[in-house]
Amino acid sequence: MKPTIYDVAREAQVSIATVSKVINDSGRISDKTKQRVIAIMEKMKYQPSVVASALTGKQTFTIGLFIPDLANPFFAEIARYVEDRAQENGFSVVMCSTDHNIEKESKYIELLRQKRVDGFILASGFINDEILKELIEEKFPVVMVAQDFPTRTMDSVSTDDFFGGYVVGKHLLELGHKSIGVLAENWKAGTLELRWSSIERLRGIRQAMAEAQVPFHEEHLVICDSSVESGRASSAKFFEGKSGPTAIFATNDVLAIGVVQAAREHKKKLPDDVSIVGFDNTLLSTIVEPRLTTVAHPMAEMARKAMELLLNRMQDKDRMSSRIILPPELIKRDSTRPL
Amino acid sequence: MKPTIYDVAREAQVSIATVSKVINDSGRISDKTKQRVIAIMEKMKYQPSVVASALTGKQTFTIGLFIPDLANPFFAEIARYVEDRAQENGFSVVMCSTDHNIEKESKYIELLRQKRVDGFILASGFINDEILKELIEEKFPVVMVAQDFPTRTMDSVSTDDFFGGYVVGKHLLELGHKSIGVLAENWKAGTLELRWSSIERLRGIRQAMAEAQVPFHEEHLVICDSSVESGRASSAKFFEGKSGPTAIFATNDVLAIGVVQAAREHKKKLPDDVSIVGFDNTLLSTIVEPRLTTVAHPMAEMARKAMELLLNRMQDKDRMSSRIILPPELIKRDSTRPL
DNA sequence: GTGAAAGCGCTAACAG
DNA sequence: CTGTTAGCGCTTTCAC
Repeated sequence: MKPTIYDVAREAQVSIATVSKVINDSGRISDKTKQRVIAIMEKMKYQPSVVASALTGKQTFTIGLFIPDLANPFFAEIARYVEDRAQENGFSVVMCSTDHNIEKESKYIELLRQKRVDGFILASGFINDEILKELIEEKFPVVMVAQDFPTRTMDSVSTDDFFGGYVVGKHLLELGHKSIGVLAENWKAGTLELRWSSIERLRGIRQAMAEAQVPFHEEHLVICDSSVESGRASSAKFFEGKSGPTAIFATNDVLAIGVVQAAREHKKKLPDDVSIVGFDNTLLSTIVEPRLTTVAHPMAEMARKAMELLLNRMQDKDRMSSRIILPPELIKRDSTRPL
Repeated sequence: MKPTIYDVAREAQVSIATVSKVINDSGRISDKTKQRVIAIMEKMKYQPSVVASALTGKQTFTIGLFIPDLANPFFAEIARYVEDRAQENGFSVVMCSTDHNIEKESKYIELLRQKRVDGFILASGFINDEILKELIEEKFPVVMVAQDFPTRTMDSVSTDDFFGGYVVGKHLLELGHKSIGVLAENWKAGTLELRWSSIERLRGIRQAMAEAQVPFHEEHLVICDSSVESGRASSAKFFEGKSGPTAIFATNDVLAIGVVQAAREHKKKLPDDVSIVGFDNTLLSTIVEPRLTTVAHPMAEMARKAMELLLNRMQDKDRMSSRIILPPELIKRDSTRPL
């Protein structure tokens, strides 16, 4: 059996209180007994039980990370960074893939609360506003990441999507493009309603175009589901007529890859005939041919800030919430070219 | 505050023992009080504390999943499947990215054992044989997945790499290729020592060639690090002379993508001039142009079996260990063509 | 059927 | 400085 605090107390000829004190480096104990106890603990390979200490009101040093799907490289990357930051602070992260499924979300939340995790990081679309509200009202530590959710006041850190779209516009304009198409992602498969990030990205590129006095043609906006296949099918429209756009901004890399495939099917030469830019700077963007010009999220910084916010929130549930918005960066690669 | 077992006991006018019994559906209680207690629990939104019950010797219903890196699509996919199976059985999974780093492994193991997780699933290369040995000796529930480790007897489920390589060979041979190159992955960056899976895959293709009486030229075996870049650089060798192979088997998709890039740099037409096949059937293989012929692991089944083994092991630490080897499947796409 | 009571391993006053 | 003691929320005999 694993040794308990009693075992080391007996070995060290002290009380369990003393041992507890050296474990937590609290209270006052002579350096001598402290050293002795430490030595004994090492000798016995004693590991304090997080379970027991959690029961006495301490933390479990575990957080839940909610994302839609680990198999999506964008979210996997977020998960990776969050895990690193958590680990650094002594926290474990339990993965919760929600598949954008409202019931899975609730179940996970419930389960993890039974396990007394210390907080949640939500990188999922988090559809269940009801539960979110409950969490916030109970002052349960929660931070939203990579997903702005303007309807609730809570801690969050996200990318400046508007600025990202704006920068893409600037880039394309500088390259001389005057006819620009946008392939944007809907909120939910099958609908025509854009998701928040796409709305912002679109607004950004529009702004850039407006500033340059280049008109945006509404028929050059196409909305589709978030998959390569949907992107491919939906963007065919851009290549059919002869008056198609000379540049296309897809609001994420997955869609952009669909555009690349469609362009190729329509015998377009890339990037000569048409420039394409994506968003997210996922692994995929370096794999497609041509390598995608795209917008990179400040992933590392986002994860760091998110963990920071969560830690702060955990120690002071009443602090004011902050909404942090970080600027993304345009990564120029081979899929864009001067007109 | 969250209600405790005392709160519901008081409400229901019974003892906490009784409540405990209805929670665990153990002991004997009249149906009447049982229903009453259940009703009260629901009314109060009572959730038993996993922490407290874990302290009394019950499980924590949490497992640790070790993988080298979540940002690698192959491992992300494994993680996804494992998470699903775990969730199904009421378990949470905490992610442990080890980066093939022996110290990170140890730290995570230690941390999770302090947290009294119920078991580990190891999909990481798991370098630290020392700790592995300790775990096994202590009869701590552990199963290895997607990674055969023939030096220890333990529960494991993996892909039949030999058969995978064999099938690739058959396919290429059927297509008429007689000159086949292999790009294989080393165990650790910079070395020339193959990792176990690559050894097996190589052995498989060799076997197929031997059976067909097609010689394998040793200079057609190239060993490199596991990255697109290394694959690209190392495979240049295949395209330089004029007597290069007409087909190349890369022992994983990442390498295969490197090969595709190198081929393109050398003005080879794909798949006309050279056929390429990968391994793993990651997301990437459908993104490259041409879409990669590759070998798919029975991911879903692997994860299911792994969870099954772990569950079994948890309830009987002394059962005989089983090593399960599942057959992979060749996925024919556009990167291979008859000679 | 039901409940009293003794822990599980640890923390946090509170005495000494 | 160090030890005693009362919990934390739940499980599990063992009486009644």
